[in-house]
Amino acid sequence: MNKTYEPQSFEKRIYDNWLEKNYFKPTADGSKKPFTIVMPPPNITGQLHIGHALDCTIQDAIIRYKRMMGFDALWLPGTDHASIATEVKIVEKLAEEGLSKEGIGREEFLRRAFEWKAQYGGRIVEQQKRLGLSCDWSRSAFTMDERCSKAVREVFVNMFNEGTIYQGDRIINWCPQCKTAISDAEVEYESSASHLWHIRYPLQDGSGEVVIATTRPETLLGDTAVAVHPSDERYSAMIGKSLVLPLVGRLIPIVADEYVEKDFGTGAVKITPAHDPNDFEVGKRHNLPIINVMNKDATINEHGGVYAGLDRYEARSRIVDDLKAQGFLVKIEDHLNNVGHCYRCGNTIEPLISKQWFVKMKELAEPAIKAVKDKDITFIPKRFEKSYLHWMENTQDWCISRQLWWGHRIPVYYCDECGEVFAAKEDPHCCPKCKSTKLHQDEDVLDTWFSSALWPFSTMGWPDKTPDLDLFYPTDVLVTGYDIIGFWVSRMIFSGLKHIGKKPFCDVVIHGIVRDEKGRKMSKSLGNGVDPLEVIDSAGADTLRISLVSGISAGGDIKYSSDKLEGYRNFMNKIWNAARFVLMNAEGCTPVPMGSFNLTVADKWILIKLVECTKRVSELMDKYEVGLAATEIYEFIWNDFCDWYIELSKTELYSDDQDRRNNTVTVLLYVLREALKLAHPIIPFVTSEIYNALPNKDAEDIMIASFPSTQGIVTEKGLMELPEMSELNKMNDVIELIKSIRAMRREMNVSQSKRTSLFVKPIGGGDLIASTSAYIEKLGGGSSLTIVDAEPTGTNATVVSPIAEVFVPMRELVDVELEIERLNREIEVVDSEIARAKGKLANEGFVKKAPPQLVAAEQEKITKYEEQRVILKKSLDKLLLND
RNA sequence: GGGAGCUUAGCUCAGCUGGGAGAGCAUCUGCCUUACAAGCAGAGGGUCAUAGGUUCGAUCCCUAUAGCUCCCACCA
Repeated sequence: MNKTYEPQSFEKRIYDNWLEKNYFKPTADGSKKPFTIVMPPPNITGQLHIGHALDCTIQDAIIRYKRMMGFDALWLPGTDHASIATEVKIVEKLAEEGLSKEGIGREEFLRRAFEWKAQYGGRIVEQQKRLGLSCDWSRSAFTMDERCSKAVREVFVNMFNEGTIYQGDRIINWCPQCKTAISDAEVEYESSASHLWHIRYPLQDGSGEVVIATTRPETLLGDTAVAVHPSDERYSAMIGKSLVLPLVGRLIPIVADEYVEKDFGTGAVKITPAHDPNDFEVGKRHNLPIINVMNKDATINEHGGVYAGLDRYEARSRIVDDLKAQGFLVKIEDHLNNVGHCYRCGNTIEPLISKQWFVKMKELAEPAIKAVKDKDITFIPKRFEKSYLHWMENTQDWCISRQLWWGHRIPVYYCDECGEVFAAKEDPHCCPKCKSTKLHQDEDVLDTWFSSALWPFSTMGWPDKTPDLDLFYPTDVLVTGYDIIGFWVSRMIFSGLKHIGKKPFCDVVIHGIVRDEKGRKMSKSLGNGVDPLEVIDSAGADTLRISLVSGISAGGDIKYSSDKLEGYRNFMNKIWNAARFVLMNAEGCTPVPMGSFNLTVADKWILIKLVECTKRVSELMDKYEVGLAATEIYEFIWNDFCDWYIELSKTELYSDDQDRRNNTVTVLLYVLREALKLAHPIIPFVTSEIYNALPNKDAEDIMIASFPSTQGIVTEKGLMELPEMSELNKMNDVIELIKSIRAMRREMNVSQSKRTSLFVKPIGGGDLIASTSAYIEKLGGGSSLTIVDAEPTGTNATVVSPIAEVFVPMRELVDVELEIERLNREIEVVDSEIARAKGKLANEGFVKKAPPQLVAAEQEKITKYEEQRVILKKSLDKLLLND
């Protein structure tokens, strides 16, 4: 083995081997209990970014764990056509060639889009493979492939026919740049400094005027009323009267509506039903005419009179100028305004009235709310349930049509002869009503989330009855970020319930987003993004995986830093070298069956630690707490196995007794192998590479090996019972003793390389010290170790622990004064402990009400520390006397 | 405006159902000890945001306050 961890030398080879062996495919024969995850499909436009890497690592860790636990694990991958996002990119690319979408036409545009998909769509998959993902690539789906498209049409037509999908005039969010409607969820609001223009609207009868306040004077052109609050005394006499619309001259009524807030502005609101969602509602209530004054590119249309053709902002300034010139402008106030922007291109959204397709949400939402309230679907962590419910309970009808070309074209047809409007699952040849062949299809495509909503079952072949659907649906867990609970999670839930009659998944694991070291979101514009591929190239996929996942608990954001990455790279190196040590020492030895020899105190200790760690890791993995599991594994491997067990094992390995060497190598190999399995779901490559080099492999490959048992030690003959828990404490006591000796040496300024005689006087039975004396000597810096029943003559430095007193002759050390100081400090510590325990016991309430074992424990502490105090004091007195 | 969450060592964060504050990184000191200097050993460092309350006992439970973050709504 190389001296250092060099992931570049093996990751690709290992992954190719997994692929070749078909390990990622479930048997799908019903012989094992299935466990299923469908992957949130990344956009085909995309490169793998750090957020995917996090999302995918969590899923891969879960699926690998479940596979090792004996489930028939299916992780179904795929990609999303990402309607608007992709279309924007293709349009950009056309522009580079001096072409436009309209110029080349729909057919050519789509041809190019698919070509683009063929060229770049696979890129992200290759990147995912470098991360080590164990998806079943043979089942890979694409939202616009035949399978998924069939599901989309099935759903659309069914919902159309039952009236759940309808067409209507609504105020929608129009992006004048992308030239499409976008859903409410796709609008991002941003606060920006603006003005509040106060404008005078004279009464027709000349009896006065109403001053309104608006942030958008240009929409005045489309005003069809002014609204005031019904109980607003300032205006009550004017309700029903007509106003003359400035600049335009149109007569518009004053209406009373609760929507108006008396305290804002002047208490009077201009109503523009075609350009504001609230005004639209007011307009409906009062039967107001709707005058659209804007074109799709946000210029003023022919209803805008002299302003026709102007861009909306030019129109604004012209109108303000004209109002001012004609004396209608009362004043301009500064005002902080929330303006909606397109999430895709950032352009200011224009609320426009337009004919769009909608999904009625109320009936769909109800069962979806119930499923979560009834705990049929669980969110992890739980708090995101509230987020979901809030979304679902307040959801408006979903605008699903987009004025784009890249996507599922709406399967609605219009008969040019009889005007029939119908939806069809197969492209129709003639009108079902009049049989005319003069048909045209709706120009729009569906919101990209429409197909995403069907993902858990469209990928499995629905609406056909397929074996996959029977076996793997509902899926077990969905893993995704909190940012798309509303966009995606909620829609999958109601879609699954509606179309299949079954929930799409049982658990939803929500993770946070990856931020930079300053806590900012990673974004292209900030240029603070981290390219996962670069990290893989330099530090390895395992390092990236574990540093993303480590130490995060469910739902929390993660701060990514190069320090963290380096720390985990070091951990990989640590594992690598531990394995190197074990394998090197195994060479001259013959492993024997576990259970066929007597275990040392250290052996028992590490084996108990292993099983305890396995229990915690299993529990955490069962709760999908991959991050906390990673921490447990890290601590076990580094602190317990490397820092202690390997060091302890050296006393055995360097002995002359071949049996002892064989036994120790057996335990080393066993613990190493099981630790690799524990870690494998998170760091698959390095664990696999080492596993393949082990002489005690128990499976063809680690990824199909069984996860370590929480029951005990698995031997060739079956389960070996664990040693008593008290064995764990024995070694822990010895470790504490060794640490005390080291600390004393350090405080006494004993050089690391100087070894001294150790005289150990056991407290209580001497068996433990006798059986561990070699450890104490080696790790406690001893040149020799003598077990004594009394302190040796002469002056000594003294270490006291619950299991022994240790004496080091002062002549072998340097400084008596230092030892006196040290002993005084020790006594202080012991005294404060005694005082603390006594204080507790002096508290009547504590003695009366606290659990008895706690009270007893305090009493024992006093006894223990008082014993120690006696010994320390004696040592101190002796030194002082000799002085 | 409505909702959720956060505030613990210099930094990044753990801390399960109340019973003596933890890790990693960073810092300091000493070590090239035959797996690993990408390492080993030791050490320092915290009024657990603030103020009350419940309790024998509060980082943990309750109330209020402050600061920060996110989501939803979109007030013309």
